[in-house]
Amino acid sequence: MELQEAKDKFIHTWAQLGSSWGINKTMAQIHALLLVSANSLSTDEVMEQLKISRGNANMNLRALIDWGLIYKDLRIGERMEFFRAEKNIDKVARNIARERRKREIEPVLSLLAELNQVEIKDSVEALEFKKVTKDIAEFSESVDGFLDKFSKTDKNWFYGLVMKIMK
Amino acid sequence: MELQEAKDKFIHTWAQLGSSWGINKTMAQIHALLLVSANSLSTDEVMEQLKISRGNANMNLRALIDWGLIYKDLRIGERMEFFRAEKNIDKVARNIARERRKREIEPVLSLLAELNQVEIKDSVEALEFKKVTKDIAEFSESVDGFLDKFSKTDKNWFYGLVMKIMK
DNA sequence: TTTTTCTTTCAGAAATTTTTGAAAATTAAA
DNA sequence: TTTAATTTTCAAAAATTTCTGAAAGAAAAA
Repeated sequence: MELQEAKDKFIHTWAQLGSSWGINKTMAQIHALLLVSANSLSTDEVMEQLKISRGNANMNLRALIDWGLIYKDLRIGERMEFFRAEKNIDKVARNIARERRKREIEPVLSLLAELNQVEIKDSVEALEFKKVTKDIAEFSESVDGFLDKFSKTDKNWFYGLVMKIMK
Repeated sequence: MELQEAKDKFIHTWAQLGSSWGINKTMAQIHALLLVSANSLSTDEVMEQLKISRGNANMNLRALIDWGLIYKDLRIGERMEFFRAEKNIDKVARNIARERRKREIEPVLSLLAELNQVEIKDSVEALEFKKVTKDIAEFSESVDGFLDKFSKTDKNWFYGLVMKIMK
């Protein structure tokens, strides 16, 4: 297989994975492209390789920077910006965990906290409601703690944990 | 706050959470509605409470059954079908983990396995490609093992783990 | 049987998300 | 300055996803 073919397959699969994770296709494609590039790429190179417009490339490159998945790589003497991916996969995973925790779990936790404070007059339905929301709150807090720890700690902790669990 | 208002807030938030998880809004809304209902509901009740069409309700109820998040609840003497949610939150989480592992991680692992078998003639780019795909494969296998264990084991294991990590 | 009740399907409509491309803004060089 | 190179923005277009509703299909009752 040619290197280009292998890269294309990788980009394609990564994009599919991204889609099922609320990350849009182009964003995942750019990420994949930069992950498997030995050197940093300019906006124009990204546009050309993925056949996408300038606006699209720019928007998703910025989003990737926000997520901490790529960096601007300024070359001295060059005016144009170049981008390189974070290649440390553990760090990539931690950054994604951090962003998703912030965007997804925190809003749920704050709603559940609010709902738990509320006075609702008792009834079978009200009791059921309270029980379910309490269970979800407890569970979410566990996950939140786990992700918090995961997103802040370094590589060895997760691997050690996984090994311990899987043996 | 009225119970109905609290329920509506919960349904709304759950739907938002679902959206960022590749689960569509209606599916998440129906799930939330059934989670906070003390008794099982018919398709017509779901349609009425969420103001959605029959087709939509039917489709998403079936999807929820596929995910193992709700069950058909046949009432003797009743012709119509009723649906109730799995209320054990740990089980809900395990079922979601199982489905997502199957749908998302497995395809990535099999692609990575395929790419690793491939002969690519050496070059800086080829070495970079091999390194990144190898790292991702290793990481994905860890996550896969973790989710596999998580989705098969019972409540106490995860809580014990979380407690150990967070202390 | 035939009729009635309920469930499923699916083509088209509606809603949402993503992408384009050209214009505006920014930044650096001349 | 002025000019040229590069990045950002955003309204409109395109693509994708979701939803509707009516018709067809199934299953039970009459």
